[in-house]
This record gives sequence, C-alpha cells and structure tokens, in this order.
Amino acid sequence: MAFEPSASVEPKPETAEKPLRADARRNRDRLVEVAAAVFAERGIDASLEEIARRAGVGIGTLYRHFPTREHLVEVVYRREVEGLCAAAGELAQKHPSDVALEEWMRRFVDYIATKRGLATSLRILLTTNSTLFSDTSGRVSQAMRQLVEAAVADGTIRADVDASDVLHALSGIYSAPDTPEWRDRSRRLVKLLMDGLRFGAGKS
Amino acid sequence: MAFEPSASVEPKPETAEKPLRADARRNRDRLVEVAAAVFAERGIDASLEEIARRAGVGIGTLYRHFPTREHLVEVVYRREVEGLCAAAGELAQKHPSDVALEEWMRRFVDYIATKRGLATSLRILLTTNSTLFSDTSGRVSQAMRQLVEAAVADGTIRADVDASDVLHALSGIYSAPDTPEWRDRSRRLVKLLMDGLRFGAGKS
DNA sequence: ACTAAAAGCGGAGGTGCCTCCGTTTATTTA
DNA sequence: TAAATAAACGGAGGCACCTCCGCTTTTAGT
Repeated sequence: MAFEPSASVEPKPETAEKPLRADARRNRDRLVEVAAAVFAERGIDASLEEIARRAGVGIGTLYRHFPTREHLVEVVYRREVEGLCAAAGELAQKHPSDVALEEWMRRFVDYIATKRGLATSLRILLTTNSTLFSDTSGRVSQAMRQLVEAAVADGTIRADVDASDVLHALSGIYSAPDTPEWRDRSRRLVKLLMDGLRFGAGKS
Repeated sequence: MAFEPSASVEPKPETAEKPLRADARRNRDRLVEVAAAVFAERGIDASLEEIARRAGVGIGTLYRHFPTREHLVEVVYRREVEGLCAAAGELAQKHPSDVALEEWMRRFVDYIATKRGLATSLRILLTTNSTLFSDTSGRVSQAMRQLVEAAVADGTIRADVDASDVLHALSGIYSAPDTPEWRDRSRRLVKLLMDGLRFGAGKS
C-alpha cells in the first residue's frame, strides 16, 4: 500500500494525456475545429450528428472522444478562450503597449458578442463546472495583467491602475448583452476606458 | 387607440382561463395526474410519450396542452405544492393546533424528500421561472403562518415566534438532501423544533 | 333532433440522441 | 516485410422529441 514500484517506470507523471493513435488525434482535432464552427453558426444546441457529418467521421467517433455534449462544448470553449488569451502575447509584440491593450479589449468584446444567445446553456455549464469557470477566468485575467503591466511599465497608460481595475471597469460588458446597441456601446466603453487610462500617463 | 368598445363585451376580464371543451378538460386533468405519477417514479426526465401513452391520449394531445416539458413540470409542481398547503387547513380542523403544525412539517419533509434527485433540473426551472418560485414559496409560508398563528393563539406553542422563524429553523432541510440519513435527521429536526416550540407555551 | 363550424384528437414521420459491436487501421513485434 | 494485437472507426438500430394535418367529437344555432 505504501510504495508502488511500477510507478517509477513512468518517467513523466505530469499532466500526462496518453498519446492517441495518429488517426484518433486527427479526428479529434478535426471534430473540435468543426464543432467550433457549427456552434458559432447554429448555436450551442446544434446537432452533434451534423458536426460528425461535417467532420467526416461517424457519430460513434464523436461520442468516443466526447461522451457528452458538455464535454465537447467545454473543449471548444477552452480552446477559444485560449486563443483569445494567446493573442495578447502576439499583440504585445506587434504594437505599442497601449494599442495592444486596446485592441485586445476590442477582441474581448467581440468574443463576448459571439456568446450572445448561448447565454442560458453556457451559464448552466459554467455554474455546473466551476473548474472551467475558474480556469478560464484565471486565464483571461492573466492576459489582462500582462498587457496592463506592460503598458504601465513603459508609461503609455497611467500607473495607478492594475489589471483587476480594468477588468472591473469592463464588467458592464456582461450585462444585457442581448440588445442591438450592445456591441457599439461596449466598444465606446472600451474607448472611454482607454482615454481614461492614457490620461495622465507618464506623470510619475 | 384610446377606447376599445368591444372590450366591454367581455364581462369578466379577470384571470380568465377560457373554458375548455369537456373532452379537453378531461384529457388535461388526466395528463397532469399521470404526469405526477410518472415523474415521481421515473424522475423528471421521464419520457413524455410514456406519459401520453399511460394517460391514454396521443402525443399530440400532450403537446397541445403543454407545449414544452417545462410547462408540464410547472403545472405538476404547482399542483403538488397546492395540495401540500391545502392539507394545512384540513389538519388544523382535525387536530389540536400544535399537532397539526407538527404533522404538517412532517409532510413537508416528506415532500422535499420526493424531490431528491430532481434537484438539478428543478433548480434550473425555479431559477429560470422566478414567478413560479415566488408563487410557491409564498403559498408555503402562508400555510405555515396559518398553522403557527393558530397554535400561538390557543397557547399550545410559545408566543414569541412567528411563521418565518419556524420556516427559517427548517431551512437546514434544504441542505444536502441527498444523503441516506437525511430523512431521519430532518424528522429529528422537526421534533426538536416542536419541543422547543412547546416549551414555555402558555406562559404569558 | 339536426347540422355546420369550431375545437380537439392522435399518430405518422422526420430528426436527433446515444449505444453497441463487427470491421478497419495503426502500431508493435518478430 | 509480415503477422499479431490493440486501438479506433462508423453506422445501424432503438428510443425520444416535436410538428403537422386529416379525422373525430363537441358545441351552438335552428
């Protein structure tokens, strides 16, 4: 009960997704990609059979990889958040830090916009699966921090704010994302916020 | 736009469920009754086709009366809560008021017990449909008030409590209703509470 | 009592969900 | 390279959802 000698055989006991067979890997990736597209165009209740069909695999294959709809949605969701956050790094390299921040926030707004209508089901998923919630929101605020700190550091935005302030300022985004003017209003909010952030920049 | 002359034709603009045809009424009632039974025995995800089958009507009839599963569940739920609360009046007539209160609380516990497992779906329904929530909880506390006030009035329980105190004291019932000892523990809670309520009764 | 119109009935049919398992394909071993 | 084994595939089949509409029953008017 104490020692498991065979345990030391495995050299990497890290987050060890065991390697899939080549075809399996291919199919899985394909499914996630197609699912993202189909969910985007038909909503979160889209037919799983359509997803399988469009991905060119049998329905059985879909279910083997993702035993429930929620599993699939979760993977897609994580991937999207990941993509959004990864963009933070790229933007930071290609633009002045304040512009990078602004652009990223704009994308953030667009991303939330995508999730309109999915609200109910997605909220249920996020309530049920609290790991998912904390993981993704952690990831988002990390991206935010990276951008804000860079901009503060080189003096393009004021120094008396941090990432959580900005995130908090953006929180209005979440409310009532179903009205027609929502998107524009949110973009205006971002601009306004950036003006506020730039004002007084450089003063020590 | 101002006056609608035809409006005065209708003599009763109250909560006017327009009268159903005799057969329709019959079928509707039958469906609700059967649905209550089937939900109780198979859980809230029971097949609607089974309900229709057992009620001896076509699936189309079920859907005409209850366009979605939630509609049906809601009606069944309301009916059950109504039944529970109506029992308060009957108990009050047949028993001394403290006994009536105790017995009613016991039934209340049993009723909650029935809802074990339905937890998730039902909670979603109650979150979504907040009218349902306020209606039913209002009804429950009204029943409680009736019983408590009667018992206080004739001195069988102490006078320094009111219905909301008792309801609050029962709130432990809602937590973790899925363990095996839950029911017994809840019954003990009721007893304990009653002892506390009886103690000091009659002292002015 | 008779009849037209309104109201209601019910189930066939098209679609989606999900499981199960015989067949195919990748990988390992020799 | 070839055979053996393990892994993965995919779709048929069974069940449930829900809509649509031709048929039946009730109701109201005479």
